[in-house]
Amino acid sequence: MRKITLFDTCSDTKRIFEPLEAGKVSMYVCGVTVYDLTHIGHARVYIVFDVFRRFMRHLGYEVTYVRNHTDVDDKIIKRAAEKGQEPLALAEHFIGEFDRDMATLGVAAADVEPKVSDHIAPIVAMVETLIERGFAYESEGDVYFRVERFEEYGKLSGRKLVDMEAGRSGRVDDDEPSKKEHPFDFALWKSAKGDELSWPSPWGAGRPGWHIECSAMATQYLGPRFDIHGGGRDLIFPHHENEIAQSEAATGCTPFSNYWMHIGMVNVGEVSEDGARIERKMSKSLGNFWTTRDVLKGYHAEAVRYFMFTSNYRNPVTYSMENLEEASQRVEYLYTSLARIDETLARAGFGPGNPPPAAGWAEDRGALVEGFSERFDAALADDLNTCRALAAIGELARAINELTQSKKKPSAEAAHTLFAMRQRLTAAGGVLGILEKPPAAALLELRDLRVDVLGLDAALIEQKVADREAARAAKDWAGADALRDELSAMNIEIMDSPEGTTWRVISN
RNA sequence: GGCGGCGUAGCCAAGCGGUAAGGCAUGGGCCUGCAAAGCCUUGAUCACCGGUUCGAAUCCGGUCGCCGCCUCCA
Repeated sequence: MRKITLFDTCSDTKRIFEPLEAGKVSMYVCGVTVYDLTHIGHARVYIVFDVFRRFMRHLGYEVTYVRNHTDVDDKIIKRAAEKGQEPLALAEHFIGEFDRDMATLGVAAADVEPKVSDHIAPIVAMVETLIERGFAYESEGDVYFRVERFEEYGKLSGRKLVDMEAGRSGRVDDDEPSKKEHPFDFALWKSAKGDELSWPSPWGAGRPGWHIECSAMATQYLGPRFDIHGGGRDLIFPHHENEIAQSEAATGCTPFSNYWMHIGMVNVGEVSEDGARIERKMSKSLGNFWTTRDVLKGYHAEAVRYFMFTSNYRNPVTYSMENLEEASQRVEYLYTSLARIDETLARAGFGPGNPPPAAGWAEDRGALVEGFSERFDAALADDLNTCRALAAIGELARAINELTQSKKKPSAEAAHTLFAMRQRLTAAGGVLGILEKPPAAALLELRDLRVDVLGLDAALIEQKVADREAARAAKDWAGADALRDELSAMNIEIMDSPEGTTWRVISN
């Protein structure tokens, strides 16, 4: 089985991935707090891990993927109160919305998707263990983790408690008298105020703190130690740091997770007050977010996925219409390449389900075709280098388009080569979760989406295209060109070919 | 204030010590009734300064700029 390397946040190095159990991968990825729709920053994280899972399965690993839903949380309670709803009902609603968005994006469900509200007992048990072991203490109905007791606290984020204390002066409110022994102690259990959502516990009615849920659920489904833990970069501290502390303190097993993968933020370009162009992280609190749903109204899901692959998953990316548009055009290009194979093969009576007989490689393309899969796999095996994988795909597509320049019946070698290229390209696409649809259908989806966005009248366009074809048949070039100008004004571009005229929507 | 990251052609972006992937845009060409699509072709010494090395975009030190985390965050 191919070895891969992963950049591990905890050791701050790229390491060869060695699973705890040969051939198997156990991974836990933090889900979202379900109090609102997901935005494109969330989408990035789940798309990346979706590709990671697809790739590992492609290599032959057996993957167990756990991704939670945080359905008990202050923000959910607050939002529910504003809306006059039950918190868990509100959460359930947004879990449904999350699932819908992910399904549209082609992100498959995780193998286990635990919810906090279903795991109160194991959470309480873990908190009790932490108290027994001296790593936690009760204080007025709350329970806190004693960070100073955990010697390795800070090992993930590379911070030291003393540094953090030094740096926090003036930046954190110290107004209220603390119930905590140390300012960085964090809540494992929070006592309920009034009649808000709560569960009984040895410390009175309350609910879990933010971090303990992941420790309890990851441990329950994957054991005290597992291979990979992931999430957005912004979870490194304090969330994942605290998870490590709680989990390792409670189970006594180290390390909690062997590898930590963190996905870079999605930024949004903005203009600051003094007119400078800046970039900032997309987030709910800054109010500068694009919901996944809104983005998908304007761009095809595969374009969104492609966009996520154009930069290293660890680096920040800038969300912009230009970037999405470019990604969209690349997806269209790739599907067009596949469609051209189908058209060319069809001329010789072959097709996806009717392969041409084996023959030699056309025009010295053997090395490219045979080397493609290796290049593609090697790229992804190198810490999921999707950029390099995309470069390989682009070069294969260009070769496809060279071979399909001719509108004649393909030679036996060309047919065989194109068929092989098609197989390689769609196989690679399957790993990335793109190019899996019949090309003609996908191209129509891409086109219809744009027709929709621009509010165009497809029937009218078809009519004008037909009129133009008639004019061309009559060699009325002036009339044909006039119609093309009319279409062009509507952002419609037409392509004449031996098979007839097709059209596409361009954006500007 | 503390910790971390980034700065590569007009733009996006790989690169992890051996002489700069890929994409978009631009100019030229092929194809086309003319176009479009597609194909061919066209361009960088890697923020700046200094150092290590036979050799650095890649390592070390410093400067400048940008970003993230330190509070809820994917």
